[in-house]
Amino acid sequence: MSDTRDEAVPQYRYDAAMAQRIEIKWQDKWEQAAPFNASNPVGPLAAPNAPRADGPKLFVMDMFPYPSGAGLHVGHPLGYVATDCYARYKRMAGYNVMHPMAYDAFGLPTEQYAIATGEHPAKITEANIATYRRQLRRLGMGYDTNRTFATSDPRYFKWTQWIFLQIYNSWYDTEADRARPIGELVSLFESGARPVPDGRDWAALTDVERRAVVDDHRLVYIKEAPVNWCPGLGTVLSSEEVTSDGRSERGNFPVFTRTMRQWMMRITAYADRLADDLDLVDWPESTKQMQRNWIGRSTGAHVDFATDAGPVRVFTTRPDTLFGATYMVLAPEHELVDRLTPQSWPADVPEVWTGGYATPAEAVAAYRAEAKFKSDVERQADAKEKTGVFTGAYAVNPANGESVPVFIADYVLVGYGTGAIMAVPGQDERDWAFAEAFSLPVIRTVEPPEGFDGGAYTGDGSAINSTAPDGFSLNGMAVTEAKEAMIARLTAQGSGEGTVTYRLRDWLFSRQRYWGEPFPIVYDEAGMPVPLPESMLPVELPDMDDFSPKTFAPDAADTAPESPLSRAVDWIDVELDLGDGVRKYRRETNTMPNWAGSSWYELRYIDPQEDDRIADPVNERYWMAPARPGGGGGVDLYVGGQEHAVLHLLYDRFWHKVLYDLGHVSSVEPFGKLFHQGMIEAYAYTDSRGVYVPAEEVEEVDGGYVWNGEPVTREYGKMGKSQKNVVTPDQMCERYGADTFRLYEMSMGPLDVSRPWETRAVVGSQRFLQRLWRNVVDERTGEVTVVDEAADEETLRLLHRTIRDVREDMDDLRMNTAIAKLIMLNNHVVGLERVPRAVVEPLVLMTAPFAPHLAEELWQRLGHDGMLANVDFPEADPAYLVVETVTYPVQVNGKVRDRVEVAAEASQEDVKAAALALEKVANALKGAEPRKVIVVPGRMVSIVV
RNA sequence: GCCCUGGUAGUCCAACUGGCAGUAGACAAUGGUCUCAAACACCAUACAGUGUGGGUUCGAAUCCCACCCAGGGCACCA
Repeated sequence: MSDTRDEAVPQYRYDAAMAQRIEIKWQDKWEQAAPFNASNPVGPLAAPNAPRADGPKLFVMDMFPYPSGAGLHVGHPLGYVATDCYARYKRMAGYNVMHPMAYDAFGLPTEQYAIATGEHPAKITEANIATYRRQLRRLGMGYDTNRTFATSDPRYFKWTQWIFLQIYNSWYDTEADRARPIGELVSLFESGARPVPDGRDWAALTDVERRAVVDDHRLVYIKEAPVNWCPGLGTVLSSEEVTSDGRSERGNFPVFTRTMRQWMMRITAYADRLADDLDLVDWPESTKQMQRNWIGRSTGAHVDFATDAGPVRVFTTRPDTLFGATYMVLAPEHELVDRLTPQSWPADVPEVWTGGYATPAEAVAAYRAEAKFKSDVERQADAKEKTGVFTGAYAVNPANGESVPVFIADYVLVGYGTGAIMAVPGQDERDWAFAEAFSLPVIRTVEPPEGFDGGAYTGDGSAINSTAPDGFSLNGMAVTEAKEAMIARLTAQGSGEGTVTYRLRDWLFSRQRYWGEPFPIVYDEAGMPVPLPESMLPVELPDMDDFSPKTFAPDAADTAPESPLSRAVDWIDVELDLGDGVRKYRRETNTMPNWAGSSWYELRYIDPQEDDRIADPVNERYWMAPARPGGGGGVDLYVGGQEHAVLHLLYDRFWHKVLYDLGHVSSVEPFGKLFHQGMIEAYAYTDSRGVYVPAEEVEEVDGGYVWNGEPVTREYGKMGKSQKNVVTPDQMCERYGADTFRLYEMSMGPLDVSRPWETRAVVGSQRFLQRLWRNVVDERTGEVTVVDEAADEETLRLLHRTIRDVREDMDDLRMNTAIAKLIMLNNHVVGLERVPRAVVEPLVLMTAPFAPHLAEELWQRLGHDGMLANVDFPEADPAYLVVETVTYPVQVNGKVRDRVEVAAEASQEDVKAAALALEKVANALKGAEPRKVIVVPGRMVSIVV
């Protein structure tokens, strides 16, 4: 059987085996010659004689991978293939393209895998990276060989720690609206130019007190605050790492709110700039929207309500409704609750208010206990039923001097605004529901439209019932106007002011895990943090046998984290000379979150061999310069999944802005243009028991699906081992070759669209490459069949139109349409009796970004030396693009009746005359006089009767 | 509930600022060539009026309004 096959398949056919041979050959050559390395303006990576060194710069980047143990499936490299095609195209088109790849090696995924297998994370990381490198090489990726690293390399994380110190050693000057070195703050305190927050005299403070004041201003600080505690992972998490249903983004474990001392980064200082500067970047609108939502800026007012325990400040977006505030609500955890709560209930308090408790203190304690043990999910499930309890205290509404009761209720969140609200049941649905449950009065201050019979009215309308005893009145004003008037009055009275609040919280930055960057921080004998000097970086992890975090039952809310590093006793206690002699210190045992290493890696690509700074400023300015005037600068194209829309992209922007303020980088934004590739998903099949069966072996019969003769049910979703539907790039390379695989992924559809994987469709891309091969090489003899005679006019026109269109499509990342046009040109060439070199050579060059190995091979067989990486991409000759005649479709009353060919430069009148002269048009008109004739130049003629 | 995206042949997708819906492309289907036969390869053929309803226009897949469906984000955020 194998004999007949060998005879039947021509020896020089471009099949999988041939593709293998060609691909390995060129991958070896590329590795040796490194033709994809970009030239820096200065430093060790400067290569002024490189072919593209003088071209315009282009920085193309992918979201780098976590090297997981499972390796890649066909969905993972979609974005990588796209940027490789784009980078190869742009390099050929004359750009100095930097397209590097690195590995995000620290963090939970690697560590979880290490714990599961018992192997050291460093070892696992190394092995996994080797697997990824091999797989990516096999796909023909043309990465810059000089610019690769793992975030867990000491040579890399030295700079992660350095950046931490930069942030630690700065404070946010709200006047100047930028970060400044902490030393400048100290000078301001010393000179008295800036008062100490609690009014004391700087000179009178002890050293420890001074340090405490300064530490409170740093952009990284330690704070006792409510945090997200995830017992299942054994660590605390940032708010971005917790899903809306109160679980960890990684591992899906429950998360509980507990008050703990943790490191925080003051990202909230940058809330406005992070929101506003989104206008400077070329990003998908949906991603910008997600970031804006996450930052959650809302404008309104702070209003102070006087109480016996001092003023209670609330935040409201509706200061215009203040006259309708009939009660107040504080979050159960609000710090003033204890001081407000009196010894006993006031007279005549209804039973629903007290919850039946004998004293306010008891009622408050009971309610707090109840609220504390409610998970976020329960809290949300109960959202419709308002619960709460009266504190026994009253406050004064500053608008009209009325006394209003103060409640605590869990529908007010301690973390948002001031943790206290003025309740206006007439204009707020939540307040309405609470007022109903507790029989509280309602005063409408906005007139609802006629016929309105609902509860709270939240729309626009004229203010009513809004007159103060002193005659001040909002009555008759529209909402916007009333807001302004009320803010002006509050400001004048000193009982409030206009303000802005944010949903964004400070970034919880410490993790109780092993596999992360150690903090470059030690504690002195006073127990206060001391930053290590740059000369002591990097701080490396101690080698440990047991690196697992202490984890707990996922629902063990009342537990506390314990860092693995706290067990490394020899490592923790150190004697150092930090400038005042050798002293004893204790190391910080928390590590940084896995987002740390990925929050600045774009900068390291610029100058990865620079050991004295993150990058030479000359190189940094070169690569991060804006692609267009007025832009925020940064990477010219960044491709990655939308799942990082908030997390990584927000953190990276934050660090970048701090580095910008401190003068370490020149661009305002890290990523000028962002693109999200779609997801490749796949069908999976389950049998009657609901057990997955191998997707590969399922057959389609009469519209149904069958496996081993049994009917199975089809579902659609992610590729995964457990769904038994994983297809790997390695399998595709074996069955078709890397070029076919790349081409297929790029031709499936637009890059940003998610689509199902269909292995049987891959053959279409292989057929195209086979036809291209046959246009150059004789399948039976292996001889090159291309001729040196001139191409005919029609072929040349098609060629140059294709060149023009392919360039346009590639510039816009529309690989799928570019490939379709290449197929069209190739099919045309198939139809020619002899294949002219002048046509097939540009075709090979245009195919090179997608099928680089095949293109190199054909290029060589066509008699060229050297590699394609820096060969000029074809340019369209305008002479072949001019159109001499135009065929106009002619519509009569919207229906196409005929076509007429007219010279391209014909006047509208001539076109009109030609159209009206057509016989079919005359028939359609049936002698009627056209009412109107519309000629759209170059497009069509429309006749209306 | 609010905010984004997106709905075009059996499937994945084309159609530039409204202008001939497919000589954009691919898969699958059907017929054929090659073969003793099959696979590979090659050639050819069909197949939708653009989620639904309305509107603007000489003309709508494209613009506007309402609704339906799918995917994503946020959600007691004051």
